[in-house]
Amino acid sequence: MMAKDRPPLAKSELEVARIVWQLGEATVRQVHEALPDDRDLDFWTVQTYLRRLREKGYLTATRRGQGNVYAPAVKPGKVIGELTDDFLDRLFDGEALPLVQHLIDAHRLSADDIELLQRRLEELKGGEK
Amino acid sequence: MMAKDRPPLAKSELEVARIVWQLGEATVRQVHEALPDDRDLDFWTVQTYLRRLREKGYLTATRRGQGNVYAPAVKPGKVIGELTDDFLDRLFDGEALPLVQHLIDAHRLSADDIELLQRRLEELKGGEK
DNA sequence: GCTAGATACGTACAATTGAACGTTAATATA
DNA sequence: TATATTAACGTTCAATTGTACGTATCTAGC
Repeated sequence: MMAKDRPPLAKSELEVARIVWQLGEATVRQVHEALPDDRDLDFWTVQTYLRRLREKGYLTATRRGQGNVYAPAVKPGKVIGELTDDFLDRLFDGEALPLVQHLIDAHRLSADDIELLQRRLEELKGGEK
Repeated sequence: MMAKDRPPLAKSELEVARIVWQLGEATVRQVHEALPDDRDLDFWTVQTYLRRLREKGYLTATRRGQGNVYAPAVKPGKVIGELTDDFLDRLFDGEALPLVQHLIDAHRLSADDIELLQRRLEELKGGEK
């Protein structure tokens, strides 16, 4: 089920796409307003990114009222998975373990995270569906 | 100890940098020869990337014999850490757990990996230095 | 139905990146 | 020591990205 893959997602495009993902669907204005305070993008710039995202096949645009409503054309999880795979390939030869290792060594996991992970791993060993 | 950070590492540059990291130090020729078979970069292109990497502060170049020997100017682990942080920020709001979660869900961890991880996590809970 | 206001879309432009070459300078060997 | 070889460095050039605007178009209220 190798899906036709889209042109790469640029950094700024991802930033904007994630907002749409979080909102489920959104207008240009909503995305613009949802930008973090320290991120000062022009309204028109946001519009450009949304258009590019649509052109690249990441978002759909549907006319509603005065403007478009943008929504995911591909499941966010899928895109995140692809980006993660790409990152893994480029930096860790596709191996997840060294990355996790790295996260542990760099203390990126809290005590709670570790608790939770242990439980996850445990049930993974048991009930591999 | 916030180090002065270098200009961003482009994709192709990372590719080349990783080879130097793996070899410890290397000449243009060595890097060129160490490229994966399916990656056909011109010798001169490799040279360009190595020069850019030096200019950006990722590698050092030392004259030896007929040409330069390139070596890490910054510890690879540090660069990998920065890239990982950046990736985490951009895609997971800086949270490592959702990423690991994702790796688990996407079956990127083998049974052996899980075994190993469990041991790592166990000893982390015990002997947190 | 007409007009004002808001939006889409194409367009623009500088900076960065991917890729490669030409000229100059240094090395090694005859 | 002269010459052939090899690599450094600057330079080039197209594609992509980050950012923004102008004009055509659509919607909504009058």
